Amino acid sequence: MAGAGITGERITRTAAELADEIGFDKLTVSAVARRLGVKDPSLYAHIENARELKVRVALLALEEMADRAAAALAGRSGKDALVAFADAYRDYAKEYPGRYAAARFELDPQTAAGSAGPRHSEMMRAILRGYELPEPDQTDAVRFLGGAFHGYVSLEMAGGFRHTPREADASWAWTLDTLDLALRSRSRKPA
Amino acid sequence: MAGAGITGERITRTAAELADEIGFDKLTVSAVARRLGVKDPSLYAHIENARELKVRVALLALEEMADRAAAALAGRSGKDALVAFADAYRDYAKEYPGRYAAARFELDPQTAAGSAGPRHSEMMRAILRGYELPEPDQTDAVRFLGGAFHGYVSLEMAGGFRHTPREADASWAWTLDTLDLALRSRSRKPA
DNA sequence: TTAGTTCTCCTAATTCAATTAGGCAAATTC
DNA sequence: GAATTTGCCTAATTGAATTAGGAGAACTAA
Repeated sequence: MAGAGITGERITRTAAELADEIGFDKLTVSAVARRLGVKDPSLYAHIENARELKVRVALLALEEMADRAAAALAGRSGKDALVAFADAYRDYAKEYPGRYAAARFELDPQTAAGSAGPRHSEMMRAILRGYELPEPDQTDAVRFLGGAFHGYVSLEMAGGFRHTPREADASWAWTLDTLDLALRSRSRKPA
Repeated sequence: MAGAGITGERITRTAAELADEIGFDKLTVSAVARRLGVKDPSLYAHIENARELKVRVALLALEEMADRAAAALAGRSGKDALVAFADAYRDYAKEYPGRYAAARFELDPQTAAGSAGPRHSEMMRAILRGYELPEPDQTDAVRFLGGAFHGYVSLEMAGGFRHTPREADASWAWTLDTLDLALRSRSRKPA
């Protein structure tokens, strides 16, 4: 075994850092190789192709996001849990924009099923359980919430809020309040 | 003027069609040239570079989306307007996935300001006016709604809903009901 | 109508990313 | 220590982006 221990692990980590620096869409096998100080072809001993590089970063991101969500949720319930979960989500996106973008990379169903994605949405379901929604609404609410979080963060990161003076943080808080309000008004139980 | 009338107009239209067929991220100068039956360099007489090609498609998409939204809104108000606007948005994304993706392409502030994007969000503001939200909430609500629409559609198109049997249409309807409910509960005026 | 100008598209060539084939030397195995 | 494996390299191909420069047709002005 000659050379400077290139491993799948190191490749993934380097790719993730690179993605955060230059953007997930600009992530390339060559760039990763350069940063690792090896030639491009050397990486093909560890990865199938450029797509796999991206998939790996995506899986890492999903894992990290689920971990953070789990940590944020510990010991919380109700609106408290909702806000903690949402903040963990948004903070991750801001801290690791490249990985966040990676998390939205289209995985084939197999891979997606084995990723931490389901774990993440399971946590969202748990939060929603606290709102005691009537049966068929559960799934709708998961989609709604998922969309609202992703959509807001995605617009914010794309710079869509820079034109208006209002702080993005304030709007985020308002959004979470409103989501909580909406869910409570859908609840079987009254306030 | 020799040759088969290549114009910026035709290039843009061809690029948009191609994007819908193969995906915006796979849109390339070469592919457009091939489809137009000319050599790659020929396009550079009409476009600056590959990025401009994408920007053009993005601008076209924003224009079309705003037009559709305007048409959908005609003569409507309140929840009716909200739903019509949202449906126009979602339908466009389903009909022209490549262009929809293009509409999310990051434009520089200058270009963004001159695009139909502001017109689109102005319409959203108009809808919200019907809900008579207290002053500072207006902006928050625009961001909230924009995020919710984009997020839902984006997750749906990415196939995120295929795992669960529940119809995406049903969840969409639920989402719109809930958004309306949430906005009304934020209103100055009671129901 | 013709010489000059201007378009519009082309060929040739460069650079960079992705990827394959095949080689060589260090590390490991027995 | 010979055989094998492992880890990275060089060489080479393909495809996309982009630049430089050319040739022909159409337009223009005399």
